[in-house]
Amino acid sequence: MALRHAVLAALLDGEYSGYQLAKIFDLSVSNFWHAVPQQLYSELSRLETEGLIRGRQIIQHDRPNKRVYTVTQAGVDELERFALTPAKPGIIRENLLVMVQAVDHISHAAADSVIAQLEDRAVAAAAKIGVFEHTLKHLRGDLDEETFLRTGSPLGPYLTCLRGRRFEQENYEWFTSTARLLRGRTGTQAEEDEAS
Amino acid sequence: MALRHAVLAALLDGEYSGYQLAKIFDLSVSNFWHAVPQQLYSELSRLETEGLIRGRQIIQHDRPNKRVYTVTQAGVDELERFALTPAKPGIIRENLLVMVQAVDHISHAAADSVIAQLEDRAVAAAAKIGVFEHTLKHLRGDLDEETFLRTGSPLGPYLTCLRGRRFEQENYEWFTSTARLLRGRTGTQAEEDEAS
DNA sequence: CTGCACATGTAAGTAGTTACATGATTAG
DNA sequence: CTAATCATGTAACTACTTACATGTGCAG
Repeated sequence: MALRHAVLAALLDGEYSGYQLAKIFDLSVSNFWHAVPQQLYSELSRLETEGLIRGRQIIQHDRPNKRVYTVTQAGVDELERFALTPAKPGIIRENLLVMVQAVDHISHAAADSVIAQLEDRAVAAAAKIGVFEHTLKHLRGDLDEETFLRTGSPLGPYLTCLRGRRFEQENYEWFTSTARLLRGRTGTQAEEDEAS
Repeated sequence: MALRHAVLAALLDGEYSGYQLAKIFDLSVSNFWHAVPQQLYSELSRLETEGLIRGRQIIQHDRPNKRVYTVTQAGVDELERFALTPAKPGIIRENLLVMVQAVDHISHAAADSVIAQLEDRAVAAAAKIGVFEHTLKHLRGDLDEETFLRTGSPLGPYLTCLRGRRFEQENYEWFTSTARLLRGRTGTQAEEDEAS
């Protein structure tokens, strides 16, 4: 049981439906917690039957109705207990890095595929950096960062967002420089076609 | 089936036993793939019955015997295929970040616990940076980095190690600055004891 | 003679992923 | 009238984690 606390933490700053949470977990929260939509729907049911969150129906006329959730006192207590226990070490699983690890042993064509993926990821990382920049600005309102960090609130989301931005910045740098380097060393198929 | 490729990639640079792999996965490889020892033992069995790796018994007199594995041609082919398919997006799960996300809603005592954990992690990150620095030096031999990246080999492990080091450097910065900031804002129990 | 590092596994339980299914409303 | 976004779920499967079990040889 680990996803539950990520969901509770995400619900602290407002009411969200499963669908909305799914999008949040695909963006900001994904920097420290990964989950697919299905997990969220089933976790929300479980959390509600356990009384850690409470849902209420929102009737919408312009689109399908939805059910939004808020954290109950019992839910806050659960987060409190969670924060008092030692956190398990973080886990990362990144297939693209596995591919780079093996890059000396694969064919030219396979290396090209890895390079192309690195370039795609660099673009995605750049987009995500933009989103984080925007979120940070929104969170701190009209305060400058230094002032916000000293006096603003809520602080938690701002701090995790800072971490997410730096992570994506590092991703961007590494994806870009690694793709360029591998291109230079293995040569691209296009270059070889040109050369012939 | 995802762990298999991480194991194959890790075995590319030499013969290792399950126990040795477990330590590798606890250090360098852990920066892009997480696995506990038990997973490695069972995955190694499966990979061997599928013919992707081959094991051989090493008789040791000073310590218990062990079984070390090498990647077969079929294993390399599998990695080749893997590199040609689109990589699934990377996943991260970091409980400590979940705690920070919730930091505005928890008690003073719980926040103190989170701060202490951040400080512990900063120490661990610093240690890991040292290990990476050492590994990088070892991998490039007597070449300087620029030359190694242009001409050296194996390149894959060096590149992933660079990524690991930067990740830990960012971790260190963030853990340290976040702990300091939260200490400043919530005050420590010790400070309050002093003040009273 | 105790604890630690080495070395490998089985079994049970929990968590996460994938495939499938459904249906409303709006924009083009 | 078709695709996209919104909205939620069930069921089957796969992967991962945790607890337990066992044994060697060395160092203090």
